[in-house]
Amino acid sequence: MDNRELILQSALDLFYARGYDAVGVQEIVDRAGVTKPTLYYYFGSKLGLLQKLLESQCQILNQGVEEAAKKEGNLPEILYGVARFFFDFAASHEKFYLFMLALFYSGRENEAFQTVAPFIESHYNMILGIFEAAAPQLGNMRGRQKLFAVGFTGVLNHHIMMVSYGRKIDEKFEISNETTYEIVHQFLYGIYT
Amino acid sequence: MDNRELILQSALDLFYARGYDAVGVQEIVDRAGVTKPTLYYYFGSKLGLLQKLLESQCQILNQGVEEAAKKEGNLPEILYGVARFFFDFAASHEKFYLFMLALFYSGRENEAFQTVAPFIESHYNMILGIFEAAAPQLGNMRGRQKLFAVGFTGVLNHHIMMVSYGRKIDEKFEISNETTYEIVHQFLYGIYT
DNA sequence: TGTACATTATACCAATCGGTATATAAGAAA
DNA sequence: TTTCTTATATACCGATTGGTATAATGTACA
Repeated sequence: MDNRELILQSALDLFYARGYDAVGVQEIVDRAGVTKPTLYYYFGSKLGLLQKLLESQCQILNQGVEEAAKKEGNLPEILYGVARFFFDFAASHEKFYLFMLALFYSGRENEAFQTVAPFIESHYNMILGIFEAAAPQLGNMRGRQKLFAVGFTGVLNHHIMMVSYGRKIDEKFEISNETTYEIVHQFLYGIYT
Repeated sequence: MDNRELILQSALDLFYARGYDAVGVQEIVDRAGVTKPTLYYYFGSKLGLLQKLLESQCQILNQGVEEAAKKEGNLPEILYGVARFFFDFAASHEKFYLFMLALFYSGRENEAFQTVAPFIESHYNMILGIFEAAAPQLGNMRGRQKLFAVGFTGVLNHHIMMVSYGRKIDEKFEISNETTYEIVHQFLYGIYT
């Protein structure tokens, strides 16, 4: 790993653990084994570092969601594929995904939120697109697409977060393939089955 | 409002807008029209201020959820009541609820997260209790109580957050009584109805 | 009146914040 | 060899961080 990547990695580690605002640049460069001018050479500012961090990872995420959303199949199949990809991505990029979630929920006037907002928006639009494309299968949606999109991402994100939270409080919240199936099934058909 | 309350209010305003770590005590006391020793007289530290803020509001929240959860009725009725209370509380205490959500999603090693964690935990246990109490109505739960509790709170929280987010991007995400009904209905019976 | 307590301000602390001016080292191109 | 570019470190900047020592209020009670 070159210094640029070392900085990105140590920034992610620290941002994930304590959040963007609670971590200083000095700590980031110390952990990466470099000095501040190196960080400012590559990223220009602390916010620039965050931007590059988001760009590199979000590209993978959004591309994967788009692929899963464009697959052939009916709504249940697509939602299952999207959920599966989500949980896989969250597992293999756990620090990044949870950090991004934290940013999404952070104060609207926070600089870091404003940096992540465009990525989240395109993300949300892709999920919304799934339900709009499925309108023929769902009958009269009466504008419930948004409700579904919000509900679906809300369930997925909360489950992802609870996996990490569960480890902390020593409860088990693993998301196996069967669990993924149950989550999507519950979303589609409710809890009475 | 006395100085103590002025400090709590301006702290909430600022924490909500930019997050706990991004806001300094100087800014809080400036906004409240007092000076730092006054803040330290009442709260001892910045973290102590956060603690008092959480205590005062969480008590109202958790008490309301408990009442809604203990009401007579079948599961759908109880869940609707809980959701209704949640959305009402989030509307009337919007800044606080969204700030608490932000804390919940923030880094696990962040001091502020550790302060909010116990409140969230008792909160989660109350929701979990609803599903465990409803086990007779739901047949064999096969340990899905946790899944339901996480899913239900995930949906509610994400909707609450999207109301505020929607205002920002100029989309409408209002949660009327009918919307609340639809959200709970979708949770119970899925999207095909 | 005197005294004790609760409350608040002035003025300060060391440490850290994000960021940079300057110098230097290494490698490629001339 | 000289020069240019890339990449890095030393040492610093003013501003802000959370927090406090000290003193001055106001008020209540003796």
